[in-house]
Order: sequence, then C-alpha cells, then structure tokens
Amino acid sequence: MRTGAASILESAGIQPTRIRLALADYLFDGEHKHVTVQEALEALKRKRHLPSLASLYNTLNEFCRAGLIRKVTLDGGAAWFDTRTEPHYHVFHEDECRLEDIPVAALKITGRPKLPKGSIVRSVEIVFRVAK
Amino acid sequence: MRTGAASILESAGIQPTRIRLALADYLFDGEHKHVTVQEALEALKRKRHLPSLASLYNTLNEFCRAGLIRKVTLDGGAAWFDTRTEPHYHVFHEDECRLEDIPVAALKITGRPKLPKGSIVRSVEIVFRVAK
DNA sequence: TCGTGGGTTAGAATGAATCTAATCCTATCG
DNA sequence: CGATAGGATTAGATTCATTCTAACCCACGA
Repeated sequence: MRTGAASILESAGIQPTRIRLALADYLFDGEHKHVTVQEALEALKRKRHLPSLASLYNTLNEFCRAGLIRKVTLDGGAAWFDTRTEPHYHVFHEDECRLEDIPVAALKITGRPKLPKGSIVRSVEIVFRVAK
Repeated sequence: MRTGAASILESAGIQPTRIRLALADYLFDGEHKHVTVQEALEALKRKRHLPSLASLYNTLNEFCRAGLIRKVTLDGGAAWFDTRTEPHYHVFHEDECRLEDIPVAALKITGRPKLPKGSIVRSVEIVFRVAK
C-alpha cells in the first residue's frame, strides 16, 4: 500500500524538494519505521543528495508538524521519528535499543486520572521497557 | 511521616556528607516532589553549601542508583527527579510544565504486549499529556 | 534580466549532562 | 598529634543532540 512520496507531500501541503522527496521516499516505503536522525542520515547518504544535519532536522520537524510522522523521546538521548501516526503505544527493547509498536487494541486502559476541569488529554504515552 | 535525612542515607548505604544531607533534607521533607536539577540547585542555594552542578548531578544519580528517587524524562528537555519510588504513572500539565502523580490504582491496564520469550518488563511508563 | 523568497547550508550557539584532573576533607593509623 | 589514603567535591572542559544564524543558491514571476 505504497503511495508515492510526491503525492504524500502534496496532500500534506508541503512543497516537494530534493531533500523532502528523498526523505519521504525513505520513510514511506510501505514499512513503518522508527528512525533516529543518524539513521535517516545514513539512509539518505545512499541516495543522491546528502543533506546537511540542519535541513534534515528541519525536514523531520516539518513532517511532524504536518502530521506525517511522530516524534518519540525516551531517556534523554536522541529522538525517534515514528512513521505510524495513529494512536499506539511502544515497547522499548533495552538490550537492542529498539522501539516496537503496540496497537491500541492490544491494551485496555480503564480509569482516567483526575484532571482539572477544562483540561484536555493531548496524548497518552505508554512505554513498556523490557530487557532480556 | 518524616524520617531524618541522615537515617535515610544510612539505610540506603550512602555516606552522609554535606551535599547529600542537604539534598536529602530537601527532597525527603515529607512532601513528594518532582524536581529538576535547576530547582534542586535553587533549593540548595538557600542552605549552607551551594554545590557545583557536577556534584549535584553526581548526588542525584547516586540517589537514583540507591533507589531513593526516580528519574523521569519527557521530551528532550531536562530530566525530572521524582521522590516517589513505588510504581505509579504521570500527568504532565503542558501549560504549567508540571508533573503530577497518578497512583497505579487509578488505572487498570488489561493486556500485555507480545514479548520475545525470556524478556522481562523493567517498567511501564505512562504519561497523560494534558493542556487547558 | 533582475528580484524575491523559499530551500539549503556550514558553522556557531545552546542546553543538558558527563568527564577529567586537581583539590579538599576526614577518618583512621602510626 | 600528625601523616596519609581514599572518597567527596570542584571548576572547567567536553560531549551530544538540537537549534539558530546568516549567507548562499536557485526557480519562478514581473
């Protein structure tokens, strides 16, 4: 179910440029991914134009703003960018330093924290941290 | 239910020193806290010896290792140190940049992610991110 | 052809956290 | 009581991820 990078950008209202096309092409190749900036850099290195770090960050942040990807941060280390945008949770495999998705249907959460009135829940982040 | 800082350190097997005593005194004053390094620094500034940043980090990390506090990181920003060590979850109030605890009893999670055999769940982190 | 403005860039700057090597204490031993 | 060994503390440098800045490039329209 692969849609062309160009049309993905177009429907997100983002001008297609070399970097954005190359990054979208890598990210949206049909396999959902969790990539770090370094991994994305490596992947683009194998393509035509290797972008500067700054534009890679710019482009990833644009994609986030457009809702094409999501940023996931755990610990204080480098951020992950997740190509799955619908609500879901994560398993972090400490030994492999790898993120894995958990569909929302796999867990059921009953109960809600008490919140001040008028508050809205922006997101619910769940991470199972596992090791061997 | 306030226990003296000295006896807390002693039962954790940590030598009592000026900084460690001052920090423990501030952290374990009976009110559970979520503090950043900067807040801890501010608090210690009002006491006898203002420690260097390095030893504050050292001391907070020692306390973590000893199980006296827990580190919580969200986004890429500065870490929080949480004086509540038993399992619990968090609400993050984005508008106030404030963490709040949710007791485990307030939520029920049914279902577990599929894990490779032999894996153990180190922790389950849940953060409700809320805004006004 | 000349601007205009967005895209891209290298390199500097920022902020959190850690590392290093020197110095300070302090408990213990002679 | 004085020497000393080893942990505690320190200032400052260092690392790492990320963002900022100011210049440059380039496609497109007047």
